Amino acid sequence: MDADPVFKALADPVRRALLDSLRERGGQTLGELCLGHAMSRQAVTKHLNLLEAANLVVSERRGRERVHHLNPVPIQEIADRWIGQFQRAPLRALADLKQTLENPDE
Amino acid sequence: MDADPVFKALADPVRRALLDSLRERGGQTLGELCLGHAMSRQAVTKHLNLLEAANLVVSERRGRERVHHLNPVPIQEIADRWIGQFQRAPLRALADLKQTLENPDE
DNA sequence: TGCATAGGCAACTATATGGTTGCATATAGT
DNA sequence: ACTATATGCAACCATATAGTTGCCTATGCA
Repeated sequence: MDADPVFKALADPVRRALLDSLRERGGQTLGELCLGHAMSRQAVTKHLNLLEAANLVVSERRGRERVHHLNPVPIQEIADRWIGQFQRAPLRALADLKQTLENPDE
Repeated sequence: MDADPVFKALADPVRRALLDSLRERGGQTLGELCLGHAMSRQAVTKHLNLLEAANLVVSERRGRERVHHLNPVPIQEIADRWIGQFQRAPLRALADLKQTLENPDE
């Protein structure tokens, strides 16, 4: 997996809101996802394209509509492989910092 | 906490590499952090400034050097408050998707 | 004092990003 | 067939981002 497109996709609040919306209710069409966002349909399309490129969203054409679903797998992978390392690190890192602040001469 | 600067800071591979480096070894100076990155010291400084703005890195002046430490708290908060929701969602989301694919007429 | 080293600041450039508008295409329904 | 709806595509624009270079400041050390 290339994590970079996932991180990039998560960097925008509009895209995170779209993921939130799809997490709450899967199968929404483009038009439905546009509601509640003060921007053009085409802008939302671009965001969805980035989310699909990151494999965070899958979509399928259903008649004249396009139906979208969340794919939580990349977020899980990021949490497991990348963020997990930092969750295990805090005690070590904070201990380093504490020692540094208490012993400025080392 | 405003999560947006944290997501933005995590969006760049150089900054993630800097966090990795600080996770492995805390207390590195700017010069040390520049090694292994094919870019100018000033570019690295800018990345570190963004990481500090997101509160992912703390630094302190030590003589003529600046010493940097990882602060894992914001990453933990993101993992707990935001990614956790998606980790709990997959079964639901995948079930939605499965139903949709199997019953295209609904 | 003098010099080398570590870092800070500011201006500038190129590209990426997020948004718009206009128009085209495809499907649903009467 | 005809019209309205849902989406796709492409050009365009403004700003943000990531990098550079040049120069200045501060500290360590002989």
